[in-house]
Amino acid sequence: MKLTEAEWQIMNALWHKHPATARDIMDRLGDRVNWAYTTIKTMLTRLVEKKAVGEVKEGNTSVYEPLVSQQKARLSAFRSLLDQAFDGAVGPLVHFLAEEKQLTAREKAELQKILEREAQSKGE
Amino acid sequence: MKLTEAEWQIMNALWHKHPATARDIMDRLGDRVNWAYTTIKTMLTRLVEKKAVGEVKEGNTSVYEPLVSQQKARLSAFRSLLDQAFDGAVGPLVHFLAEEKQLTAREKAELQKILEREAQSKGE
DNA sequence: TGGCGCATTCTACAGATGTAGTAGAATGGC
DNA sequence: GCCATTCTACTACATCTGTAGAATGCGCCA
Repeated sequence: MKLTEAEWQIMNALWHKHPATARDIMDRLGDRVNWAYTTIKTMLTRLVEKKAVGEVKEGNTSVYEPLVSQQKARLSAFRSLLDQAFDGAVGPLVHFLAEEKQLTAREKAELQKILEREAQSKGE
Repeated sequence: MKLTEAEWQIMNALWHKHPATARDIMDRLGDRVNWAYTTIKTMLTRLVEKKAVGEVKEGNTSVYEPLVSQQKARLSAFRSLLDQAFDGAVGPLVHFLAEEKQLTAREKAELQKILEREAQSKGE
């Protein structure tokens, strides 16, 4: 499930609160972007075609609902980045993060702790 | 410096070894993609326009060289991903990584190892 | 010196993406 | 019942991307 930039905006709004109407989304995105109402509708239509979003009519108004989870979309985006820019491996990414100082010591510790817990509970 | 998918392919090849001719790149990418020579040339031309790549003629053949570092391109891609899919913060990404069951045990182990090494060598 | 082979530049073109206008249908207030 | 508002469906269109063919140029060998 590959999303475009604009589609991410819509999906983020939808994940944040749903179901939602086009108008809801427009309000939610108000500070971020300044799209015409019809632009948002177009995006939603495309997302429905892609089966990323479900649409149900209530009266004459459509109500939308995400069909793909944020987790799933994130995974897909993450994998793409990895494949494209980091030789498809986590290693180079982590190295990069370390060098870029994007991770604070605290974040590193946190990640480590969670990974340990994971490894233990799964015994892998 | 935003690169498209195809452009990443070219850039990866260029970073791997440079300077390089279009033919070199084509050979290097041979197993990955199956582009016509002119496709690669088109990509290179666009990258030169974008100032991501430098071009120097040797005889009647162009030799190319990256003008943006891999590190820089990676940073830009990483930031885009973060902004787009992870609320612009490292925190959610870290959580995602930790929770994501799709990461192989191997990737997790690798991640952990690197973090440990990092933590040690930096003493933070 | 006429090709052969490889390089270059130009042009093309379909599909994806961002962005939105327009027209017609439905709804709510008076 | 009629008008203003608001929604939907359809259409438009410039740009960007992926992909490549055609035409043309140049060096080298027989």
